[in-house]
Amino acid sequence: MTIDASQPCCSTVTADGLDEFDAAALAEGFKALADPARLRLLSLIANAEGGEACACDLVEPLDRAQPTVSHHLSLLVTAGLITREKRGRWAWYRLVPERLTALRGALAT
Amino acid sequence: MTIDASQPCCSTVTADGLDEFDAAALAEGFKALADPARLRLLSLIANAEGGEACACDLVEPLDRAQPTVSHHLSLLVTAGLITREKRGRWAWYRLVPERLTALRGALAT
DNA sequence: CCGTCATATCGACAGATGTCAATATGATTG
DNA sequence: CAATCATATTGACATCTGTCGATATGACGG
Repeated sequence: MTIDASQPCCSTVTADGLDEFDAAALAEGFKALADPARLRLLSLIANAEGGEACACDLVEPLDRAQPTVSHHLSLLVTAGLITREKRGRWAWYRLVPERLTALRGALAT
Repeated sequence: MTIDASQPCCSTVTADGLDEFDAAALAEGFKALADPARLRLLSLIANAEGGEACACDLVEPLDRAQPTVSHHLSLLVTAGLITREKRGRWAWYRLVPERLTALRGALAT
C-alpha cells in the first residue's frame, strides 16, 4: 500500500479528538522519519543535483550495505515521501515535498 | 537523558550534509511521534482544560492499560514533548510547544 | 497507622525493525 | 548469448518496542 500524497493530511496532533484511526495514519508517516538512515537519505536526495538522486550514489555516503539502503528507500517510497523512477539499470529518487509539508502541518500548534 | 527543548533544533531534513549524529538526534524526536497512542496522548493533553491533563483522565480514552499509558507518557517526557508535574497523588501533563515547533521546523522544505 | 487511591516500575512476551550476506532480477554491453 | 552491472528480494539474526498483569511506591483520609 502506497500513500496518496495528493491527499493533504487533515488531522493535527493538537486537534481535538484525534481518533485511533487518524492517529495510526499519522504515526505511519512519522515512523518513516524515525530513523537516521532514512533522514539522511531524504537529505541526500533533497540536495542532489537536479533534485534527483541515483541509488548508486546513496550507498557509499550512507555507510550501510546496499540491501539496507534499498530497503530504506523502499520504505520511504511506500510512505509517500519519495518517488522511484527506474531508468535503465539505475533507480532515481525524488522528494515528494507535499508529503513532507503535510506531516509538517500535522505538527501545527 | 532528557531533551533540552529550549535548544531549537538546528538541522533540517532537507539540509545539505545531514550527518549521522544530527540525523540520530532528529530521529529520536520523530520516534516519539511514531506511535498512535502517543499522538493521541498529545491530542488529549493539548485539548485538556487549562492546557494540562491528569494521567487519571488519559487511561480510559486511550483504551490501553494504565501501565501502558504511563509508559508512553514517560517516553513523551523523555523526548521533551511534554512535561510532568506531580501534585499530590496526581500527575499533570502539559505540552512543550517549542519542542513540537522545533520538529516541525525540521521538516521545512 | 492502616486502607485506599493514583501512578510508576518490573518482568514477560509477541511482534516489529535494522542490518547484512547471499542470491535473484533485469538491463546493458561486448 | 554470456558476462557484467545496478538494484531488489530473501532469509537470518539481534535488538527494540508495545503491551499487559503483577507489584512497588508514595500520598491522602479516616
